[in-house]
Amino acid sequence: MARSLNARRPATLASLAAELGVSRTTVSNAYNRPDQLSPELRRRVLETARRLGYPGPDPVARSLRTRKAGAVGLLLTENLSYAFRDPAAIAFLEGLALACEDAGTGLMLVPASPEREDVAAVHRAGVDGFVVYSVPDDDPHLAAVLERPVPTVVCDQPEIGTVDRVGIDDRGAMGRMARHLIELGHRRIGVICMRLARDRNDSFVPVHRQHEAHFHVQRARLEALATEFTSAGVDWTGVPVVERFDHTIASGSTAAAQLLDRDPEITAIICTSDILGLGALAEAQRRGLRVPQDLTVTGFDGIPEAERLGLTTVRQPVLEKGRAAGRLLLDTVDPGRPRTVTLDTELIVGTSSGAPKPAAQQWYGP
Amino acid sequence: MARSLNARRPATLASLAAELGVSRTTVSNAYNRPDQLSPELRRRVLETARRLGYPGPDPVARSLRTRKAGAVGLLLTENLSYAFRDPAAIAFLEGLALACEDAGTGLMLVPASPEREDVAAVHRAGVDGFVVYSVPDDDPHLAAVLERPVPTVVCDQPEIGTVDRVGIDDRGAMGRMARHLIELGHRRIGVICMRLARDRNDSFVPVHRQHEAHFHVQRARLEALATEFTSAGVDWTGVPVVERFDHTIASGSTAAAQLLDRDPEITAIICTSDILGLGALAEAQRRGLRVPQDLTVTGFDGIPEAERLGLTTVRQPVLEKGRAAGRLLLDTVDPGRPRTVTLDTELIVGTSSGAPKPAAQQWYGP
DNA sequence: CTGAAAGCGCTAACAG
DNA sequence: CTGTTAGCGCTTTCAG
Repeated sequence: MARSLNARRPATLASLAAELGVSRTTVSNAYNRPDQLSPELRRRVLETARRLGYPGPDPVARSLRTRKAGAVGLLLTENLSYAFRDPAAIAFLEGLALACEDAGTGLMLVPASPEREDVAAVHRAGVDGFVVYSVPDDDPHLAAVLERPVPTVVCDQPEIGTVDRVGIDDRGAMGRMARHLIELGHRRIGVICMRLARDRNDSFVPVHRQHEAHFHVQRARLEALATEFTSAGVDWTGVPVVERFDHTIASGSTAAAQLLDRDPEITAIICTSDILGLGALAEAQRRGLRVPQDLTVTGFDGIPEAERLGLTTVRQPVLEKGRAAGRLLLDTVDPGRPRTVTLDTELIVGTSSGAPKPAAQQWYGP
Repeated sequence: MARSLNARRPATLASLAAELGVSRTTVSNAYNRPDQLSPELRRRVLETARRLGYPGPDPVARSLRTRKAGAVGLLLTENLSYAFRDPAAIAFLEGLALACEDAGTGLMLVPASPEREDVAAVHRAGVDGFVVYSVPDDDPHLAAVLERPVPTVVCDQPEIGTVDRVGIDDRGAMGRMARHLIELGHRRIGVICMRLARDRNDSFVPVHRQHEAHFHVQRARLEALATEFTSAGVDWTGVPVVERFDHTIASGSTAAAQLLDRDPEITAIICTSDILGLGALAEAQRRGLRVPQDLTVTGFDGIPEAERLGLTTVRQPVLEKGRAAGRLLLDTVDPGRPRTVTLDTELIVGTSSGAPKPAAQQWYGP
């Protein structure tokens, strides 16, 4: 029967127009420009739509026509399970989501795990722009994003001359941390850092790997430490640096263990993130080391739990980073020269850092 | 100049084909069906593409043609700022994101705050289906989703006969909690629940509002409490129930204060979420009430922080809910009758619940 | 292995 | 206020 044939294919704007005996424009206007037709006609259109089960203009067809997808893509290269367990990453996501919400724009998480080389998802994403959060400079997904003819903003890493960026002064911030520890008297230290490249190396990091790190943020932080401690007379090549691929508290613990096993004499463990710092703290406790009397531990990020535990750290405005990234992307008017937003950080001296036992400083002395 | 005109409009599949002197099909095949043309020709196509700056097939045009967007939409009605601060919501998101990642599908957060009545974002979303997480039964965004001709799965609430659903047995779970407290001897209790409707009512909840609650989950939990305590001889109409619109720890604290001010004699505060429970715990501490000696506090969800603090609660597999919702949506083959996944919960008796002071139970007596 | 034809469903000028 | 005209950029039978 005709009826069943009719009901078969869902109604389209054209079929609705035909049914009503008006043009497609009119139907389109009924949805998109209510002021362009009489209220009465509009009512009739909408009612007929309901009767025919027409769900309104197809979003994809509309996007094709208007060249606007109404969404931005987010590329996170961290494994999702780690990303959603890291308060800093979540706060970033929140900030970005807020910026999108303000603009009435969707936020699409693009499936791109570090393992999967499959870049197709980036090509398939119907978005008006991308935010890239902290990926290695040789990430294939990033390369795919950059090929797409849409605006992009990178948060933290890598630094790319041609696209907008938001980040912090990692070198400066870690430099201040280093000076804080140097002033306290620490000279024999160990470092725990996050993944430095796409290959897994859960072990000590030779100096050349530090310099060749594909994660600019980690590289900058390590270099800041190297610079400051070298100035303080420490031989950086002798400083043990341990790397962890997975960004978890457990990783921080095992890394701390590796460090303390190698050199039980270290007086401070500097971590490039709070998550790792939390792990180091746990390992110290497990070994019965008092913090900070026996061991100083520091982090980076300023996540609530770290601050609650008194971890000395660098607080960075993570939520603001997300929001700034979103704004930058959504404000893109003229593709002038790339903009950079650098947000401020703050050294938070908690209770996890203090003078090392043997080397009492003047102001701690008797 | 012709060249600049050429460079003006970005290359398309058609222009590439013209340049190469082959048909559009061939170019399309070079991207989508490599086995359909000679490797040599394919190489030539791809190289010319690079030279012309052709970024590959436009995803939106492709979606229109293939009728696949390669993404699912997520509708959260909680304000994003609250959603991203609630560990349970985050875990749900993680589970869903994992399911999407497994399927190589994008996950689009659709901007839909409870305040904004603007349903357009739902209409604009180019997605193959929707996951709806815990929204009121009269949510306009939900209505908009249901009008769209795509599969939908609802998590937790509301219960809709026509779409897939994943949830838990809220009534049963809260019933067990109630019996636990009744066995301990609690008869004079107070309750703190989440938002019951779209309007803000940060105050006591009359019984009729409990029954008319637009959030099925809250309604079920309250009804389970009412049933069990009534069976235990408690007059439910006399039990103070306080509602909070915002789902925050601070809300839990002020709600607990409201309860304790009204009736300082209550021996237990039952919260319908851990976040609220954490707030109640904080308020108890602020007042110098010992938990559980002076006051029993319970939660619901089983978020890590609650378990760490020993909050008696119902643990539900939140991440699994997200994953199940994603799977359900992505597995949709035949639109048979709606499926329901009900996940198990577990009563976790922590250190925040104990017998009330005056009414020593036999096994706690001398 | 390659090409021609036929739209997917919609919106945006621009006339009337 | 309404209709006509022209595609947006792509995939997909179906012949050759």
